[in-house]
Amino acid sequence: MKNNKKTLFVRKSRQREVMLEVLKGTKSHPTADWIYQEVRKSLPKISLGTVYRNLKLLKERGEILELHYGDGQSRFDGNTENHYHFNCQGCGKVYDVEGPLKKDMERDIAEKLGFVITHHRVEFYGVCRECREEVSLHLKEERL
Amino acid sequence: MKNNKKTLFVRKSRQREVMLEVLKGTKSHPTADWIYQEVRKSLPKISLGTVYRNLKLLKERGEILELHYGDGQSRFDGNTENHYHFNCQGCGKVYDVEGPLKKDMERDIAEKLGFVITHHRVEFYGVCRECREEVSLHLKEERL
DNA sequence: TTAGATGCAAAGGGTTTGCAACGTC
DNA sequence: GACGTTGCAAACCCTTTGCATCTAA
Repeated sequence: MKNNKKTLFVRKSRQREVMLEVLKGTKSHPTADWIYQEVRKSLPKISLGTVYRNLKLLKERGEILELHYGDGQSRFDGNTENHYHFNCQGCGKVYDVEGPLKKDMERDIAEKLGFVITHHRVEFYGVCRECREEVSLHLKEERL
Repeated sequence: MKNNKKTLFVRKSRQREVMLEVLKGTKSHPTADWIYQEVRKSLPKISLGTVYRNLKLLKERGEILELHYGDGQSRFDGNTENHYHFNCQGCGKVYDVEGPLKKDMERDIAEKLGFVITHHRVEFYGVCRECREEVSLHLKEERL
């Protein structure tokens, strides 16, 4: 439980507003820098620092999600509806996976271990349809 | 598919050997630095760079897993048996969750989206038993 | 007027990498 | 002897932060 917040309330700002628009308007699970570049189209003077600060704030308020795939940078998701993800190991794209959450898994485990479970995430890994051809292509090349 | 490997084979090294022992011998999902400190007890001259290089190698060979929790550093798991994780938001500990994998989820989604799914991961979030008392304590303090 | 938000740039901090020396096969 | 591995330290790069200034309320 680490959180030494200092502000007592939140003011609205054009920067944060545009960032949310951008995030809600894409399904691409973008990085901070992608968001930065995108917002810059309407607010050319915004700084990366501001982007990061607002991403943190929006995340803390539950308006967006942060995803970690170990590629060095975080990805953000404007879709906070319950859903899972599919991570293509070919192109790196992250797809949303609709479908009912398995809340029963939470209950089972909470019961068995005596933990309180607030939520869970599921990540699928594999190769998306678009990448399948390309993969066989690459495999051929590697054989040379 | 990005991977410009250059070595044609792998030699064994005492460093990598000890690292694997350490990883297989703990259930704590340690960070690179923790592993470094641990290995240093028997190999005082090992360097962090070597630790990272071997972690990468072991991961690529499927002997360990890398986990990302957005706390700035990766965690590693010597247990490659299929299992899920529970992440305590109180103390930050990561617990293994035994139990049968939901392979049927993979099938459903592979079918629906036409993707090839190799595996999936599930992360549960909440508060572990040990932390529950402490949490109520903190909440009390915050009320002051 | 008050205190939160921003821009800018510097600082942080985990991870990667170049290179000469070393070790394994 | 060939080539993978290591130690060391510098380089990287994403993210955070200090501070003067701006701005919402």
